[in-house]
Amino acid sequence: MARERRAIRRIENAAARQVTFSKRRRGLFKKAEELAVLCDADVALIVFSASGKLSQFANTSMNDIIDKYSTHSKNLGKSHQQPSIDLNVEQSKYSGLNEQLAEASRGLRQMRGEELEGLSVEELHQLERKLEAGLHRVLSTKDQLFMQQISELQQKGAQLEDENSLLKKQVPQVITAGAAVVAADTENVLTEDGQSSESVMTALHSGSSHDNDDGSDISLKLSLP
Amino acid sequence: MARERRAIRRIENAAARQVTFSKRRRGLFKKAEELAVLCDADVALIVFSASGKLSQFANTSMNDIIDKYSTHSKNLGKSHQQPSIDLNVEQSKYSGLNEQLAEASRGLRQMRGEELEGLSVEELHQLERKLEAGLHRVLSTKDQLFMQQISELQQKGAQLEDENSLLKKQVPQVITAGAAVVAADTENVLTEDGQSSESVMTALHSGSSHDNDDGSDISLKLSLP
DNA sequence: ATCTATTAATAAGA
DNA sequence: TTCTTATTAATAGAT
Repeated sequence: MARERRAIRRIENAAARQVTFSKRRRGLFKKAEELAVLCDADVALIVFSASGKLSQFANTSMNDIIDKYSTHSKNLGKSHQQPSIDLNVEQSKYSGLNEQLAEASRGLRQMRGEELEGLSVEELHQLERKLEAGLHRVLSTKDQLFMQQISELQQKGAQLEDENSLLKKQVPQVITAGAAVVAADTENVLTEDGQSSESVMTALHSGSSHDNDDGSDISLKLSLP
Repeated sequence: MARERRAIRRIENAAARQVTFSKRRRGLFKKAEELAVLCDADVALIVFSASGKLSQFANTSMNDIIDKYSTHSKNLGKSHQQPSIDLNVEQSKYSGLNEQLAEASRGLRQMRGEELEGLSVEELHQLERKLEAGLHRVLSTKDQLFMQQISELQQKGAQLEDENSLLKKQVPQVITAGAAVVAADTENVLTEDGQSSESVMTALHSGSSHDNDDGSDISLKLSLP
């Protein structure tokens, strides 16, 4: 949009990059606000410059929007199920993602196979960028799922620990209060580091080996509008 | 920017608003990505349509950027507490990996930026393959760490549950055995399934996972791997 | 969804 | 940084 067209790739010259950053950032924020106003949308925009400076825009409250975002697709009822069951559910999500990944990378390899023949360089670059965008989406979705699951497990663990420590307080109390009979049993129960649930481990591990495929590329694809 | 200038105020006609939303949202996301790529910035964009549909863009990870934002803007932020010490440890592993990832992908992008000038096509392809292999290793490692951590948490959780249920058995047993004194306390402690430790729950909740939804037609793009 | 007349954004240069 | 201006990009309204 100017004297010359500028290819969309990192601007190497630091000064030019800074100038472009200022100009485009202003434009982006303006557009963000316009979208919010015109279409009655909630918009949150966070930008960190290469040098770490923060700019932000939110038509309402940044925190509100972020909260809404975090909650938006969060799992609703995860009150108390067995870990193994939880994981099975999650794992099916992963396998879906992994299929997308595999498919995408297949597409990419094919594309590259024809790189020298068919389309123009610019067209190919564009395509590649799209593929990369898709890959990123898949990877980040996967990460988010992982993190979400970990977080849930941690919640559950903390809760259990809490309950547990309360129980532990109770038991000795009771014992002191008079029932020496159960003392021995109690000690057994309180083993600290368990080897329990070996089977769960194994079950989990098997499903975990996805990868982004043959590794041959970085650019994968998904459907994009 | 069109047949007529449009005043920047809420579009009352719902259909027109929807059309404009789609068009401008696409434009906004495109600009956001361009800024991220051109200027090597971190950009996160969250949009909720009037009807509540979510679109998002983040050139790296939405979680990362939001975290960075919360830390950057307010060290006071109540919103992002650490779920647990465990997670802190693990998270540092991830951030190391994420740095590697970012670096690798930067290298890749730079390499591509010069694709038209410098080296021979064959040399470039070779270099690209190397970088991609490295990237892939990083990604796999990250996955493994995630899975490992999940397994550990599940083990710990299962163990706690075991311990917990045994403790629960113990306590009533003791009570029956004769210590009526503590009966009342005990009941409080033994609330079934998770109503205990409300506070822990709340604290944890915040730090967890933002999700990515994907819920819509959107174009969201990430740049990188 | 596609088309195109127009306006808006912006790359370079000052 | 801000302004100017030639050009490209986005998009409002129509199809």
